[in-house]
Amino acid sequence: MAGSDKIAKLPGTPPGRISDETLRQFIGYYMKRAYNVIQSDLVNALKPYELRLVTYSALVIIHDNPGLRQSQLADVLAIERPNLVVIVDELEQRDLIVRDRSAVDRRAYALRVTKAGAALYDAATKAVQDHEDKFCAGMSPEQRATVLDAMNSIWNMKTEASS
Amino acid sequence: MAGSDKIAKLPGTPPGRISDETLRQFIGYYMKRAYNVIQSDLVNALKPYELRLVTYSALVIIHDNPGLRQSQLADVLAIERPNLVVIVDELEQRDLIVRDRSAVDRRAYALRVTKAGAALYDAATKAVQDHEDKFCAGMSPEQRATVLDAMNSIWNMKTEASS
DNA sequence: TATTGTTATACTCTATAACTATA
DNA sequence: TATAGTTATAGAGTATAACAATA
Repeated sequence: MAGSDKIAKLPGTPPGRISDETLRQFIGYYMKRAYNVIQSDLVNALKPYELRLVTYSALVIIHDNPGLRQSQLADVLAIERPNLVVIVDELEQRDLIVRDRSAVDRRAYALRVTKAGAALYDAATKAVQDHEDKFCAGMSPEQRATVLDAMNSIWNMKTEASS
Repeated sequence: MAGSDKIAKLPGTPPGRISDETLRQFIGYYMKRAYNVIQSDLVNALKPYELRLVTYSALVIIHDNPGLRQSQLADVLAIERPNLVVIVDELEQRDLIVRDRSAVDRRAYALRVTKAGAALYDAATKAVQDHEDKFCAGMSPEQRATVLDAMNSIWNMKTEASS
């Protein structure tokens, strides 16, 4: 399963094929490679809509949580508040979202998608669904569930792992 | 399984909990979250050895492939040649590797680990193994194999996915 | 005094062009 | 002419400090 690469280690000369047998012991290595493939395909899937991963994620979260604040959006996206400003700027300038002043706290904005934003959300999410289906096509429902469980259990270790 | 978060959508006020139900449709979302957890824990595991992910990976590849060229190392690590230079510089300055001139091509270097590099490879790889065991502890061998298969099949779609 | 959004800034990572020395 | 390693540099992505308005 791992370390099956044939390499010719002629002393003093570079091998023809580079072995990664040590790294292949680690599931994290396989996850990184797989995630890179998914991510670059996702970037391509979103390109027609002129959305990056962050801008799509932001649009989705605003769509699903109308009226949320920028600080809440930054928390969910796990990015710093200063860096979110330009992302929200971009979506606002494209008239995909609006920054309403919050009725209850005049410091904060209440973020909402516009009609155009909702339409782009629908179209882009369909494209992302197609992208997903492509990668899940070879997986049985049981396999998919097992992978999902594993990913979730790893995610749930996040607090204790930082000890 | 997904979208089970309770949120209170009071019109005009921010919800208490932010929903990510749309994103939870996608296995890529779970993979990203899980990989982030693994990566940040791995960074911590390597910190005592003053190794970053790239410097550790470089050390490992050089260890497993003595005599390889920098361009080969850059290919395996999937980083550009100019960016590899500083990484190799760092390992060389710490006397973990040496840059021998290739006997067959005097333009190229033949990279090898020193004794100190081999020792650090052993120690760091043990730490990475412990880090891995922590995340795989909850998985049965069957689950682990399923996850590995899934990651590999996704990885194998990398060429066709870029069409 | 604390928080929301903002600006400015710095630091890392990554990507490209151009140079040198070899081939 | 092409390639290996290098330099310089530019562009993303990410992180912190400090400010004005508001709580």
